[in-house]
Amino acid sequence: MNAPTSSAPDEKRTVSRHPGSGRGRPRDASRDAALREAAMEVLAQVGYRALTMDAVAAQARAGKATIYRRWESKLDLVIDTCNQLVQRNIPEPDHGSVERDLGEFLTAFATFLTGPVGKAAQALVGELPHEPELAAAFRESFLLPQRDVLRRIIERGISRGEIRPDAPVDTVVELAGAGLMYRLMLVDDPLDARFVNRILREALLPLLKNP
Amino acid sequence: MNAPTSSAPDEKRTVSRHPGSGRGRPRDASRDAALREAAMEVLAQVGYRALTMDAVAAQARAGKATIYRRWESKLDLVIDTCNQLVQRNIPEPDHGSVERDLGEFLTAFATFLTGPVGKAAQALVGELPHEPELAAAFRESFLLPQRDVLRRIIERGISRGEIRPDAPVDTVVELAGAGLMYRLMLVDDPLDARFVNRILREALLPLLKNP
Amino acid sequence: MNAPTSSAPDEKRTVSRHPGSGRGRPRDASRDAALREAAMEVLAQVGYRALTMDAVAAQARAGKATIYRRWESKLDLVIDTCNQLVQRNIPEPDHGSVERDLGEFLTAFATFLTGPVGKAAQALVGELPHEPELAAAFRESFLLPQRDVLRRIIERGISRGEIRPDAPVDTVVELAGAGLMYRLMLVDDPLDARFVNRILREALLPLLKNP
Amino acid sequence: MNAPTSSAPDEKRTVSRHPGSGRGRPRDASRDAALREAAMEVLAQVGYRALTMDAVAAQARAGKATIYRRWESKLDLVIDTCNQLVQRNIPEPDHGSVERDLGEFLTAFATFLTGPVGKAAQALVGELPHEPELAAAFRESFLLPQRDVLRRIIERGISRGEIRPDAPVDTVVELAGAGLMYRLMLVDDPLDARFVNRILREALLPLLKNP
DNA sequence: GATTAATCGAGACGGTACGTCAAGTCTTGAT
DNA sequence: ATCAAGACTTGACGTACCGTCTCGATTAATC
Repeated sequence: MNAPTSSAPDEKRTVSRHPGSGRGRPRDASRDAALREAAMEVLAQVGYRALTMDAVAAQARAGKATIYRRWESKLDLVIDTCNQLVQRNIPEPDHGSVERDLGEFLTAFATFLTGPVGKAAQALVGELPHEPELAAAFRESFLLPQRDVLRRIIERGISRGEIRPDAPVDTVVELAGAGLMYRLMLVDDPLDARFVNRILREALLPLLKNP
Repeated sequence: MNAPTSSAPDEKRTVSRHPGSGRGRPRDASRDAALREAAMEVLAQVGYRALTMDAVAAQARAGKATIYRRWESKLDLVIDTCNQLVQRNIPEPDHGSVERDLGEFLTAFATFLTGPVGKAAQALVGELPHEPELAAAFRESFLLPQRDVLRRIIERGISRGEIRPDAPVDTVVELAGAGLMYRLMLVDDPLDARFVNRILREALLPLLKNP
Repeated sequence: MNAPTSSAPDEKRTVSRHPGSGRGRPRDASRDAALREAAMEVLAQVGYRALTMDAVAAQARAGKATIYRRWESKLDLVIDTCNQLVQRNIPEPDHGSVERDLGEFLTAFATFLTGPVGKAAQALVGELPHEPELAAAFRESFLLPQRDVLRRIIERGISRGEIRPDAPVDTVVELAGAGLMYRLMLVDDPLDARFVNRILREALLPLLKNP
Repeated sequence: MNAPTSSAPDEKRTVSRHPGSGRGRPRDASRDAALREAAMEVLAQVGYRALTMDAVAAQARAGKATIYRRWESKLDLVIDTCNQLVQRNIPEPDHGSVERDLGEFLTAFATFLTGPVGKAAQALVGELPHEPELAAAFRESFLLPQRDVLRRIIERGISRGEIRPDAPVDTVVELAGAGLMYRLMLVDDPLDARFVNRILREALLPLLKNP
């Protein structure tokens, strides 16, 4: 994902410089990382609801203005922090076998979700209906990339003749994602390789291969 | 749900009386309903984040103390309100056909989720990791009943010989629930009968019936 | 003073019975004293501002309704409690000597003021401008009786020829009362016999006797 | 009054800065005046009892935190507000005549007491026994300055030979103050020039001049 | 002796203010 | 123009108290 993914206006994005001209003291780029790290720290410790800007600022030994100069709100900070982490954490295996590709990808993604990003994602779910821009960013940087990888893996299998052409690709892709998120957020059973292998063997592959 | 499912200590539960004895003015049971109704109203209007105790109290023309006498927190109020609504809102069809039973149940449940209870459920997801009692109540009164209905429908199909005995029941049940929740909370595609019919036709039934 | 001195309507006065007829359980007269005593206790301990009806009720092991059945408000309770105490606590000496009468009376009254009634009186001062009925009761039962005793002592002196007829009676009476209250409420020097004797010797008697 | 006279700890005093260092945004000194003015406004309108912090904050268009940052309590706010007003509102006439000086001073002070400061002072009387620091501040900034002016006026009269050297100065000073406060707070007769002139003519001057 | 009605302690009720805390903005001196 | 620090307004929090009302139980006078 590399399009604008956050709810913040462009002039607040981290990479861009302050407006006007190049005069004045430039932004200390190292503060960005420190602040994101502090936000992640606090988010993982107390959750989204209890995360306060003062706590993040204190954790990073920064002033609140330094945060608000970069992000418009608590939500924006959290979104951007998560996006940054999702970036390039999604591998796309291509070994010429749908079974192997799916297994490898889903296992890697499940492991990734077990970490702080998964916690953060869960923290944001409740906000989605009331924060359209957050919802857009969440879907664009969190759901779509994973969905697209799955779809491409399957489509490569079809073009190789490994998968029958009329397989219910959309449904399989959706249920794969749904199964992971359900485990991650709602059920307290573990989201581990065993689980991934089970749904792969008992659901995804049969749906793709059986007539 | 039939065990104590909420995060509130017993002496705060609506039904139970205050500890000492039967002395003093008893709680006005009609306020319980009024407060839950008000909470649901406000929850549907502004969402969980923006729901304030003041707003609920005002909506119900009650004092805040009257709320806090019954529920320990905003969370506790919302949980209990939802539990009350989930009760007996889950039908269990039994027409002698797995296809018809599943379709009927999933459609009814999807419709139910589209209402305020679904919104409330989504609002609570982010709290689950930090509120163990909420998580327990959520699973016991929200996830388990639905899961159990699905399982019983399928098992009746097996005992009738309609479904092969070695069908992956757990996986199907889990993916059915996961699919619904995924649509409800994460994706912005509608959770409607079309969707239910699609996953039924393209995933659930094939997994149950095909060898 | 024995006229209605409080702000409460007659049917709430302690002595009167409940309306209608004589049927039903009569008021327990012993609760009156218990409640007044409890009020005095709490008033002396925490002052008027911090006195709560719940505290008085708890102190007397009574219900709040039992208080409100007798007095209309916190203010009314406190007023009546004080009035009850002031009643007949003001002696009026008459030994045929203004000096001796004044000394005896002022010393006795100063001692009386040093007790709980004085504390209560001080607690009420701040309310006087905003509570006309309290102010009336306060003056009628607290200030006037004392003032009248002083005036009668002096007038007996005049009629005996002990005091010159054109003595500034009003001014002396007022300054005597003012001196006592000033010491009691505003200054932290003690309101004792030494003080009484000093103002008597250095101010009151000279003003009455010197030409 | 020039020493620390209020019940507030030093770090809350308006003038002093926050402890750590000179960093951070300094207190907006203009808010002090606005808040004191608002407090005086509300105090004059509804009295001390009914004065609420919310009302003061609303009147000054300030947040409650801004008040509590400066004063620890309602009491503390009112005390400080009054102290500020008492400052330099006590003139000290010196015309070479005790009669003229006393008359001028007492009339001016009586007029001053008739205003909001007098109301506030009365409001505080009931708190004095339970708030030692308030009592100290009250006496130091309210009673002592006035007492000292009176004493100096009389002592100048003695040194001029206008007043006999063995006049009961303490008693006269105390009764002058007592008379004013008694009228102000307890009696409902007016504290006006007529009254001042009467006690001057009938009590204070005779006590000072007559042998 | 049974009935009746107002009492009693207890405590829930609708309100209002409390004093605290957080969000997001603004202002300082210094870099 | 940036930085850390922290004061600022706004608004919700959860608690305490007021004065009223409601409960079951008690208690005397009336029937």
